[in-house]
Amino acid sequence: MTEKNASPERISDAEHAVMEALWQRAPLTAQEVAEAVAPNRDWSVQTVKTLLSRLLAKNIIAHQEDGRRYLYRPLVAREDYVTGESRRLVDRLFGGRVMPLVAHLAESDQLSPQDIAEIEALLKELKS
Amino acid sequence: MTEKNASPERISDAEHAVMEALWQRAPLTAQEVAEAVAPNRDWSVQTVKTLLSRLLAKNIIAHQEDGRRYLYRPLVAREDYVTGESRRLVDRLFGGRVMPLVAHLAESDQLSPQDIAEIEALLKELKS
DNA sequence: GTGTTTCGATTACATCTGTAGTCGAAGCAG
DNA sequence: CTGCTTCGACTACAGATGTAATCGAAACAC
Repeated sequence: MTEKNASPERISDAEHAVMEALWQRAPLTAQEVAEAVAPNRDWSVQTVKTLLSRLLAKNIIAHQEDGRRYLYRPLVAREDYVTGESRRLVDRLFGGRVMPLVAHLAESDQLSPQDIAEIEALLKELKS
Repeated sequence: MTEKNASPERISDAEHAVMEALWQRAPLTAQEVAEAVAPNRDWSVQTVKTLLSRLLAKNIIAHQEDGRRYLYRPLVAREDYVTGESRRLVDRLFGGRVMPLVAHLAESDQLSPQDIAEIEALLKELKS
């Protein structure tokens, strides 16, 4: 039974920043990841390497040798991560129902008229 | 300048369970909170007390004496907490735009036809 | 070929989090 | 009064997280 790998391991906030870099473009060396996240987080290369190690240990990324260094790439699709996190939020705060989330966004003034128009268009399309 | 208190302190997962109890009904004693969360979390009363202390320290709840014990109550409205968490998610995963969130929910099959109908109705109302 | 740079691996260390246990004071049972 | 219970305060302790520093091996500079 080949490694059950649902990888339910959580991705921490710092690790997430690294993942975004890899989702954007992969494979990357540690150095390249560091450069990619630099605009957002002021991390030393060491820090980025630590985060990469932890992601490796959690089986969320993989690496392959490239001469003396490694090239890292995601094992988890951003899509799946986003779905999981969204569901977590909806479950924790809205009893698992999406409707209250949207209602909340609307009421808390986080929906511009443009958002509203776009969402309506989207929903219309979904029904077809 | 009286205590700037935006309380940007994060609420951890375990602490959140306690908050839900207090948002549901307050003020409560530690004992009562423990009973309220019991169905969801199998915690000793001590654990609940620790969480209450931490929330107090973070200025997220307050307590008032009631004889020999304390009565605890939220200082942060659930509404505000929910808004903050929602915004965090939208910022982290959808570039701050709500539209992609909704699109994602739709595509990842988390929207039932009923949800869609309800959301449309809601949006319609928002425009009026 | 020797010093310097660079890599990954290992170690470090403070804080936060989850989950209690212990302790001294106060109150209750009798 | 005297022991049992209950409270809040303080302490504990392992694992996760943020943020690196150090170390030995390999590669590069000359």
